[in-house]
Order: sequence, then C-alpha cells, then structure tokens
Amino acid sequence: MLEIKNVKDFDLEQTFMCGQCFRWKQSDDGSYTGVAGGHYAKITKQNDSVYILSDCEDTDFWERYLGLDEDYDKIKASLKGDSVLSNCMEYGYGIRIMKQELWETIVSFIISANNNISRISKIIDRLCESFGEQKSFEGITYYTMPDADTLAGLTLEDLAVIRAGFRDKYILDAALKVSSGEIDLNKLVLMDDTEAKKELMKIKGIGNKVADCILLFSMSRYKTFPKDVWIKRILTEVYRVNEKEIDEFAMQQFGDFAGIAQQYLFYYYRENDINA
DNA sequence: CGCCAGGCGGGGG
DNA sequence: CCCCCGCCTGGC
Repeated sequence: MLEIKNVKDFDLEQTFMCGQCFRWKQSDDGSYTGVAGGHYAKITKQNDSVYILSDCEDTDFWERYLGLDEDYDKIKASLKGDSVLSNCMEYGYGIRIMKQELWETIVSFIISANNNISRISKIIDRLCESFGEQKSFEGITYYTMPDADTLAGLTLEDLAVIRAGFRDKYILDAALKVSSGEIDLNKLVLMDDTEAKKELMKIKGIGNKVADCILLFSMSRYKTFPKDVWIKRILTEVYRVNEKEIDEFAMQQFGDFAGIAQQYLFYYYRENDINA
C-alpha cells in the first residue's frame, strides 16, 4: 500500500466524477477502483493522506496521474477575482485535472461525442473487457485499455460488441492512424497546443471539442477551454456572454488556467441547478 | 412513442 | 465560412 502524505486540494469523488475520466468506480466503502497505465488500483483518502493499493507501486506515476504533482494553491490564486468562479472553486475545491494516458483519452473522448456519461462508461468497459488484456490482482480480475495496434486489427463487425454506435468507425480510424505511424503520439506530446490539436483533428471523430478535452485531460494543456453544451449554457446564461465570444471571454477572464476554471464551473453546475 | 445525451462529418448556402 | 441535419444506442 502506497501512501502519499500532505495532500491538499484533492477529493476523490470530485476528481473522478467531474467528467474527465470514465473508468473509476466508487465502492461501498467509499474507495475508488479503476485501471490506469495497465494497472489496477484501489484508492482511498484519509485526512491529508492518499492510500493506493495497486500492482503498480510507483508513487511518482500515481502522483502524476492524479495531478498531485501540481501546485493548486498557486493555480487557484491566479484564478481569483470572479465571484461565480470563486464559489464554484470552493464547491469543487478537490478537483484535480488528471494526466491520463494519451491513447486512452483519445478513445474515451471519441466515444463521448453526442453521448451521456453512463453510456460512455459502459462502452469503454466493454471495449476493455472485449479487447484489452485480462489481468488479476489480489483475486480481482481487471482489463486494460486495448492499444492502438490491437484495435487496428479489428473490423467494424468485431467492434459491434461494444455497441458504440456510429462512433465505432472513428475508433477504428484512430487506431489505424496511430498504429500505422501516420499519427505519432510521442511527437504529438512535444507539439504546441495549436499544432497538437490540428494533428488530433486528423482523426475522424475528433473535432474541436474532443480535441480540447484530450489536450486538457491528458496533456496538461491548462489553457485549453473545451466547450460542451454545459459550458456553453453556463457562459451564456450565468456570465451572459454571447456564444460566439466564449473563447475570447474565457481567455481574458481565466487566463492560462482557463481549462481548470472550466472544470470547476462544469462540476458545480452539473451538481447544482443552473437556475438556482 | 418522441426526445435527448459532454459532437462530428458532410452537404448546401 | 456558417448553418443544418442525420446519426447508433439507451434511458426516460
């Protein structure tokens, strides 16, 4: 069991349930279990300590994955000066933007398009169970996210079992482009935001919003401000911003950490009625 | 039954 | 460039 001490600004429920990831499930005892980097983990938090039971005992990996390697004191300080945001930040004080694996994030957010969270999560589960590697840890069976090479060898008929709907062909396109080397994920992470986004959007099924989510939730590009229907609603109805001016407004209002601000707003208004 | 869900691609203006 | 529509599927 790993212990990470003196952890501030972190809450498991807020981090795993704010919509950035889809594979972490809450257990009866309040712990969260999931799979990351090909490893199972059961995570709990008590006071300022995070405890991780996993077949990966690399503390640095988990700190990084959970975003515990960032200074949220500093980030929050630079985001102040807006009473709506301050309120949301107080509510979702323990949200951390994770650093998820690039390939998994690409697949997950392709699946997220015009879809709802519970179904996204089920499709990803079926994808992993059907085509990922089966492993076990302390009697628990789990499945890893299948890599691009594995998925590139499948047909649309093979993929039908995950019931992804029209997104199946996009998953396959992503797998083929990554597997063939047409898109090199190792190079992608070295590109600047604009270039990386352009590269991602070569994949069918990755448009503006999905690309932004990948940049933010996998590559720590905190300036990136994904605009889903919720954020559009919040910006137009709460901030009274014209829909076409959202990007400009976000950049000006929230600055270099606009993406993190987006997550506080998103989480608050998903949990609380926007008209309240 | 109809509608919509954390968009996207493709077509037309 | 902008706008608009259809889309797999499942839950209400």
